[in-house]
Amino acid sequence: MSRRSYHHGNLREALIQAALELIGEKGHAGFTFADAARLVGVSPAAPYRHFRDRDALMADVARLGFELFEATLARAWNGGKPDPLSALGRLGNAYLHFAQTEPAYYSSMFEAGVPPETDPALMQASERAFAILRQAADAITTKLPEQGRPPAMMIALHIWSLSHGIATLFGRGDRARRKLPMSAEDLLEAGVLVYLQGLGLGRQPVAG
Amino acid sequence: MSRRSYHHGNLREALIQAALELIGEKGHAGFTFADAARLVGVSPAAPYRHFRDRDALMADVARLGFELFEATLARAWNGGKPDPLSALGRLGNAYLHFAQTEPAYYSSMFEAGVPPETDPALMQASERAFAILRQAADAITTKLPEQGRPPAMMIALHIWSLSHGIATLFGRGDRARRKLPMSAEDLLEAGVLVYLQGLGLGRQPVAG
DNA sequence: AGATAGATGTAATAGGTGCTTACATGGTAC
DNA sequence: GTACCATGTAAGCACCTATTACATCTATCT
Repeated sequence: MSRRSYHHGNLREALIQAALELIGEKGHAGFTFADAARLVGVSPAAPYRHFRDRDALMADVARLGFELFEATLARAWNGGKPDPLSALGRLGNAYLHFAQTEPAYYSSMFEAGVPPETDPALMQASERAFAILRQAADAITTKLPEQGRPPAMMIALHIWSLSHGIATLFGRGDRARRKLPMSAEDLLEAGVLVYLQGLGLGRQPVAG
Repeated sequence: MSRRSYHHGNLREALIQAALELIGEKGHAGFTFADAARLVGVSPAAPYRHFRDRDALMADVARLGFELFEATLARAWNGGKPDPLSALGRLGNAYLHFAQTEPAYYSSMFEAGVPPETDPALMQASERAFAILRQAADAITTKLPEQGRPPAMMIALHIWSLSHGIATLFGRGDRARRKLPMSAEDLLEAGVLVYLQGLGLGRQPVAG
């Protein structure tokens, strides 16, 4: 059905794909509504049948990004098997790998300035992705000595922040801010290991 | 001399200030060259006498941001006095405080997609700001048990990444992605403390 | 099968923006 | 005092956003 007929057939999806291509090439700022329309081969007004405006398209791209992100992280975590520590390592790698291989998604999710609270579906997708991290933090928590054990939420926030910081600062190839003496993955893994060490992981619980 | 004469007198500075105002209001994407000119009260073409294009203005804003950032961080660190740990606490607070009180600068520095390598002055300013963090990591390193002590550069990268992650995800008032159960400052301080604990800070060096 | 309503795409258009070129103005160095 | 050069303006082109009126297709109902 590909553009032989008057109607495109699947313009909405095609526009999202075009947006991803363009964002990937020129960044979220360089992408324009008209460009996407041209790439797909429709008139500049056609996209407005499917998206209220450019921001609405961006929000949808971000929502899809979070959904893909959640699926990716969930697969990496895999229920924390065989053990939370190695699963957490996979999770970190998956986080950075996503940022690296899907820069268009990642950028639309975290850098394009899409306000999450305006779109409930977007908000929900974002929550679901974070829930994976939260879940991992829960599993890690049970391995910690009870004394002075911090809330799992805080652990999740720390790991998320460190991952996001590394991803945005160093994790995206040529767009990275600085050359690293190591890979972003190794940097994250080392950081998380030190952090878990600080939480007492592996240490024997001290008898009160 | 404020716009009584044909020549503005200080258009370059005025445009930068206008850019900061506009970025602060509408984000780095919503700021336009013409808007800045209008705000200052000159014709839309006037800015081109002082900046090659819109990106050049953004790059200059980012450069100034890094210079202010460096000065702020250096003042907070204050040579690591009275002791590296408390100085590091001040440094973290200063980092987040900067992101919060100067969102326009922070956004132009880290989120506007200004390529640092194209402008040597920008690159240098960015390096100088990071050097403060690196310096702090050096001071912390000397307090660590020698065994298994990681390179100071890595410590600096971890702390930077965590700070940046927290700042971008949670550290900017209404533009934050999520409500926190604590302040961003507390979150960062707790994270750094756990991390330093993991590095063995405060623990006695174990005899081989 | 044929009519028709709704969905989807186009054409035309208005207003804003980025940037360039030719021109106007005025501060300053000689 | 004048000539030069930095600085600002006017005008214009190309592009983008968004709207409105119109064209075309598709699905549904009888």
